[in-house]
Amino acid sequence: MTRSHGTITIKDVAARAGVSPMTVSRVINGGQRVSPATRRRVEEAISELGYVPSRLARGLIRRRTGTLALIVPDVSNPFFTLIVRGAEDVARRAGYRVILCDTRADLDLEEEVIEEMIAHRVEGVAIAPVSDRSKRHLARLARFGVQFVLIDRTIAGLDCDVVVGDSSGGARRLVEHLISLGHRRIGFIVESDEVSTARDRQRGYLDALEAADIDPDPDLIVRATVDPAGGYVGMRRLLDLDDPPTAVFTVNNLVALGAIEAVRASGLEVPDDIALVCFDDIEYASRLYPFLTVMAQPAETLGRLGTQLLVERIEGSAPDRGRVVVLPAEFIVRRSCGAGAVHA
Amino acid sequence: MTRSHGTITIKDVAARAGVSPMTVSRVINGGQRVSPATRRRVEEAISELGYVPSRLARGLIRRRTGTLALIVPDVSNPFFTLIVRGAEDVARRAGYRVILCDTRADLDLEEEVIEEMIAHRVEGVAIAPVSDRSKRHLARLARFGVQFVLIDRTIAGLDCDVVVGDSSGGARRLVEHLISLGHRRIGFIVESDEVSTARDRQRGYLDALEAADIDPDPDLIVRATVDPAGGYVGMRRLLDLDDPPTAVFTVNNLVALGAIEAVRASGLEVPDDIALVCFDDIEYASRLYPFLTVMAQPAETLGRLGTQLLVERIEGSAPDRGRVVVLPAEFIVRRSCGAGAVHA
DNA sequence: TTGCTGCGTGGTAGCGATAACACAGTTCTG
DNA sequence: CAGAACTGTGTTATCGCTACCACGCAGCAA
Repeated sequence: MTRSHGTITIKDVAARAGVSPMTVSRVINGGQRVSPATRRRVEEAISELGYVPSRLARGLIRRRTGTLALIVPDVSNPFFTLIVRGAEDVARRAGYRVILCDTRADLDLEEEVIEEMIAHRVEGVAIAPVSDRSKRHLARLARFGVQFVLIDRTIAGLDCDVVVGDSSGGARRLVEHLISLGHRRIGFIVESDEVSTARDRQRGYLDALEAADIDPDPDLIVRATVDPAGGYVGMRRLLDLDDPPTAVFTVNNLVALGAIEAVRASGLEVPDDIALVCFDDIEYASRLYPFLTVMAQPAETLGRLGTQLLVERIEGSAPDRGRVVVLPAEFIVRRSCGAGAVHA
Repeated sequence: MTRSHGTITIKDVAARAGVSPMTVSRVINGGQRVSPATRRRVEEAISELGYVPSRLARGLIRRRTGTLALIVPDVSNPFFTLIVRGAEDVARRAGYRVILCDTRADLDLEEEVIEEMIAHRVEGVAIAPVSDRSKRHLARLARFGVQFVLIDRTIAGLDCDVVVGDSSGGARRLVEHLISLGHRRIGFIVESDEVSTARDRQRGYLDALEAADIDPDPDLIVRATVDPAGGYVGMRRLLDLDDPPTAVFTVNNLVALGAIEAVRASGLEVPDDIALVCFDDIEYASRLYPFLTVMAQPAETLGRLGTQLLVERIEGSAPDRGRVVVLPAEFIVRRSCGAGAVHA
């Protein structure tokens, strides 16, 4: 009697159990006030027919989809992968499903994705925005009454929850460490300053130099794309300077990878010929090459906490004003900076 | 006049443009038969109100959501990350959105996720199943008339499209290579044989041994979880044998990472003391440690092709019987096997 | 003029679920 | 033992959108 192809609906179940759709609905929803006998009959009908309630219909009438969006610029970056982990777990426990979106650090794609999520009527969005210019997209969310939380990157002038790592403090410590090892010419490979983390890390870099009475040299600050290719090009540029740096700080892990390749391609080695430190650890790479000195951010915690705040906001248990959480990073000294840490 | 909080609906737009909702609908859907003047008025109303049509309502009436699910056992594994890349891109171009799900190689979670996707009324599912036991979940999909395609791992007895790498052939070549370098005691760290890739790679391993007249030694085949921890334990076990192997083949990249760590922890080194080869490259790690000899699968192509087949099936342009595509892997000889390849 | 075709538009119904209320029967209260 | 309170169930009306059909009016053939 199963209908050959069309989806099985609540009516089919109701007919089979000899009750009204309403009663089936009550059973599905952990119902109140359904007699045990009826309930059993309905449950049997459900399992016999293999009925699965439509989230579309449910979402439409309830005006709640129970879905969150998690939007990151690069799912293949181990840093964001960890954020995804944390966010999904918290969301699941809180009874929400997560739609994961990768913007590939492309502002247009990000806009498109956000429109999609509005169309999907997600209840909240946790996002690591592409850059400050994402502000416009986020305003769309606000206009639609969709709650959102910024993760990893903040944007000025938005009153919302924010969970980020301590970029300026972390950067400062990394650079101070290099200075303490005797370096005075320290390069910095960084991305567009339209990204808060890049700005903050640059500030940390400059602060450290200033504190050590080192005049910053504009030539030592190189802008590049935040991927290995960018790191390669950036390091290449630094190495080609008349007076190249003896140490380099890269804005993140992927950039560091490319930078190391560039060093090797020049017949040099890290840290013998040039010291290197960066933000963010690389889960898998650091196992094979446990030498990179990094400022490891608690990525999974960023994801967990961000989602937590988002859920609270959706459920109305958050204060009006946005909360800003800054998590400290963990300084992991390994060999790449020239400080001889024993490995393994 | 915008309603203060409630979502803006097609009616609001209609009222503002002075037309019926039906006409607005026609405009949204690249409408046929709408006068240019009316169309412009409607489009203005839409942009003034910032209207975004609800996918819920649309999906409900059209019985088509334009959404696919991509289900993988581990988004943080670079191999699957590449599959995701390829799949998303193809889906987007074909006009579908993708919901990405991570099952963490957990059969129960996979079941849950599949139920979710049925509830979401996705039109198709591309899945790298946890194991042969995923068959039951996939039967649910079939029953609900949801098309699906298997990626990376096949399951016997399912008539559906399948896109996989050449696991047995690839494994055989890797092991033959080790043999050609003089190794006769070759270990194999592998996962449960309920996963097709594990079975196929084991077959390739055994085939290569047999072809070289080497008696397989059961002690040299170790079962472990497919992550670095498993690789560590597995390698440990092999090293502790009375007659340990001189070379080891691991079922995938993450296992290799742990295996290398175990070797180092024993005060040995790859490849000087033990040769190592594995399936799948590691995008980022191989940049820092470009020494691992691997059988690299065309992961992104797996994702692309799988999604392509899925879309064809959804749109009815596929043959009745499932198609099976086996893509060759690329043998990348680097130093970890002891064959001295020049790097970079 | 009479029809016929086609265009632009609106009306009505219904996708699959639930909110809100209604209602008969039962149990409790005093 | 009447009326209140509760229990289990059904009815109706949407949620936001689109299929489907109807309708008025223009243009055109006969």
